[in-house]
Amino acid sequence: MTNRIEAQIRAKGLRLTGQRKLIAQVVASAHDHPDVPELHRRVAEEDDRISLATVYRTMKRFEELGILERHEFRDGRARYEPAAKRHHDHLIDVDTGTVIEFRSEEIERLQAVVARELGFDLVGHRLELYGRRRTARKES
Amino acid sequence: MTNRIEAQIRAKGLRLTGQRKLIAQVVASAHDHPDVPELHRRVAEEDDRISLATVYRTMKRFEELGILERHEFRDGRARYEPAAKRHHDHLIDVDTGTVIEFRSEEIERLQAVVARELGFDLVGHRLELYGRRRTARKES
DNA sequence: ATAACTGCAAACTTTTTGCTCGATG
DNA sequence: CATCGAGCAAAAAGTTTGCAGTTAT
Repeated sequence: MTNRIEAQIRAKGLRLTGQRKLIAQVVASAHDHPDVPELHRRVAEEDDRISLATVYRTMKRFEELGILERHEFRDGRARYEPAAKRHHDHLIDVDTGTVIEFRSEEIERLQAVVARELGFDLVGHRLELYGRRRTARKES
Repeated sequence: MTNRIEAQIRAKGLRLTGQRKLIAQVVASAHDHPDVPELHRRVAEEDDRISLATVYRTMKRFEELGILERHEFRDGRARYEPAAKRHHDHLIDVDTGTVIEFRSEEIERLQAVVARELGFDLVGHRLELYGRRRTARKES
């Protein structure tokens, strides 16, 4: 079953190797935001001859070609997600590390305004919210 | 001459060593946002017996006690600035690396709203804008 | 066939840490 | 003088790279 990433690999003129197919599958089906060593673990479950270096090289290559987007939250590790969906930012649950995607047109717009006021054209941004799940009652 | 950071070192019950005095001075007078190896270089100009490990340990200690704030832009290195001033975010000039501080009440407010809508209490955030200086005419 | 790709191990960068000695309060 | 801090070198953790062999096109 050829997923969207495989199609893009071909389209960008990359060779569709077994490793890349497998890595693409793992990335496409990852609904959390795993770092590279974790992706390697998942890939290795299927084929343990795939090296960590290959996963790193593949992620970098995929990002260069716009197939994946790279993020780096507070822990400093690189995380990737398919670039297909539309732009969004992230809210990280500080207790669990769970990453929630969100989108705020209002904030997007204001960012451009702020940049412009400072004499810049906005070419990118990084917005991460860190939050704690709201519960009815207070606990420890 | 005792700067604000030295006062805080005492106030927090840390020992005011020669190394810390010097590091505090360098940090206080740095108006860019240097990373740790760079701070070490500046400190070493004054006293080259101060080790890199000490600068790292001091930065971490200072951050834990709220004397400094740590940032990490796209390059992945830790950067520090005195925590004294009021909260602000950063715009990074992608061509020069220059860091500009700004503040947007509007964005601050919206972040809390977004978090709340997702069922979270906002406990922190990271907002960085990446921009290119606007010039009158277009170049290369 | 040949350029692209992979695996392996070694190298790199930034940051942390164990240990011993020295300095501060 | 008891403890906290500093220096040094080694270790971590994540990531990159040189090289030689393999594979997709």
